[in-house]
Amino acid sequence: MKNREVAAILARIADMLEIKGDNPYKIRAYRQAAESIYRLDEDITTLYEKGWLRNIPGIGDAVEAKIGEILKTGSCAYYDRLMEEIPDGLLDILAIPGLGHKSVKMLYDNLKIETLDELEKACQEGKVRNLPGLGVRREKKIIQGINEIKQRGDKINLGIALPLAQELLDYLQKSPLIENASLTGSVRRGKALVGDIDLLLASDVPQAVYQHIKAFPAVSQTDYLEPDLVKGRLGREIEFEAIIVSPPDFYHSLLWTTGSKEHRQRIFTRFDRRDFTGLNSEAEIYSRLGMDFIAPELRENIGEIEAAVAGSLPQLVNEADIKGDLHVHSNWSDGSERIQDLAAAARSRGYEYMAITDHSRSLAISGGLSLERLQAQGKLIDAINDETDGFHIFKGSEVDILKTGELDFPDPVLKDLDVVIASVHSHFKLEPGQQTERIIEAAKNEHVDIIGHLTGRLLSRRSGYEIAVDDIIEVCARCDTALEINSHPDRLDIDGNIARKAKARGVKVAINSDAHHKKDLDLIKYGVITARRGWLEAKDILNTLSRDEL
DNA sequence: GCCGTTTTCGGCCCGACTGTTTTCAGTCG
Repeated sequence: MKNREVAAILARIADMLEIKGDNPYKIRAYRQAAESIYRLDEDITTLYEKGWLRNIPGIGDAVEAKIGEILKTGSCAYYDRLMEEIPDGLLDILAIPGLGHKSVKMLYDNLKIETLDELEKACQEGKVRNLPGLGVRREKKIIQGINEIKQRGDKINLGIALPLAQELLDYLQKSPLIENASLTGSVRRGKALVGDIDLLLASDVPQAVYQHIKAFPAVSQTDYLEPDLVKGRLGREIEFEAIIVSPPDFYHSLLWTTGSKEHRQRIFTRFDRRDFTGLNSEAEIYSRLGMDFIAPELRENIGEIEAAVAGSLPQLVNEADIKGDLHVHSNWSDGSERIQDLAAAARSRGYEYMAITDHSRSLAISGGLSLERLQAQGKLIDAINDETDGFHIFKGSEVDILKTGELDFPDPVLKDLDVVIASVHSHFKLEPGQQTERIIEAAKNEHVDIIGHLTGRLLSRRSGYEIAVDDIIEVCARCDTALEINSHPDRLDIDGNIARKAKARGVKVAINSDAHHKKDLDLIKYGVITARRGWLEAKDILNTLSRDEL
């Protein structure tokens, strides 16, 4: 928890410096420090006390001192001073697509705009269009951006919510006051975006449980609302609800609170949930209802109840089924670690293989590989493989799909690679037909194995590009091209719905971490959750195959 | 603000698109 808080403060410092127009390299230094700390495996307090922070790349004298201050006081003077200088709301405005720090500052300087609402009003009144460099079209785009932000509401990424929820759950499970505890609600169902964190606790002493929840360090605020409900906040902005029930009511309450609402309504039509008091698992309840146990990820009333009655539910894929990672970036492009170190980390996860798939030459900002460097990387991988038993590194590329649908490397080069992922990283706003055709062209290439992050969505930030998904799936089915579930919690792309369509057409799915750091290999769990939400089984997944089969 | 098998000062991933311009600044990936 501390690590995330420190990283968040440093990242906000970077944002505020950016609005101030400070030295861009200094800003980047803060961003990098924040990033390093966010990814840290070890507890930052311990590292600080041992004086080891300086060994972390991107942390020098200044940041180390500020971290010390944050750890002792919860904040630091530099940050507080910036907070006084820069209104909070400007950071929200910075989130509008197409508005960068320069525009945010100009709006603030000229029109005193400090919040999204003020900006919306100014746009509607036509005040923004007259500022230098802005115009009617950008004014429209800003309104559109604000609408999108408002529509999304305050949903949180599963990648943020789940670790926080798990920390609180682990803490509560250790308490003798609590007989049973589980995550519940949309976090338990594995939705990519969730409104809040829900926990279900079984206890006969709810008052004492309330006090115990309050004592958890990351809990910032709590209300004891009803005899069985505690509401509060984790960290600065994430709300949670803890529902406390008596132990015999635990499992029917778990089924009830897990939802979804539509699933629950159908399950309990002919029964009262109290009819199931005293049962010892959800499986027993489902069994009494005459159906198989339904995994939480499937509980969306999209056919799972019928399948459970018929005994035809899928045997959902598990993280343990994954035998390797097919999308990993090294420090040859925009990853931060050596191939050897990534391989060691993958191996220690129990994988049999991984593919190094650095960016191709067009993606200059991400250090895309030239043909020469790709060859050199191949030689290095051969050398590492020669020295290694029981683990294999595949040579690969995440090759850019260019505007025309052509690929960024010529066929003879792709032919020599083991794993080719083709992805879109540019021209997001093409007309739908052209965008679809572009991806279809790539999927048809005989050397392309996988289409990466198909829709290009960035959760809470950017909608996917407009494409005819069904048409692309058809081509993938015909050309034996797989689709990726990109496990990064910001992407989870393709989602469960598309994954299910892919499965129906016999298109294989690769669950990839898209790791840029060895710790990112752990993100695969979000991809597995997404695959489960798409009803996928181990046999539907490319990287559940052994190295030889693959 | 960080970093150093060219370095303790002077560098620090680049290129394209957009909307505004009439030659470019800002933004993005």
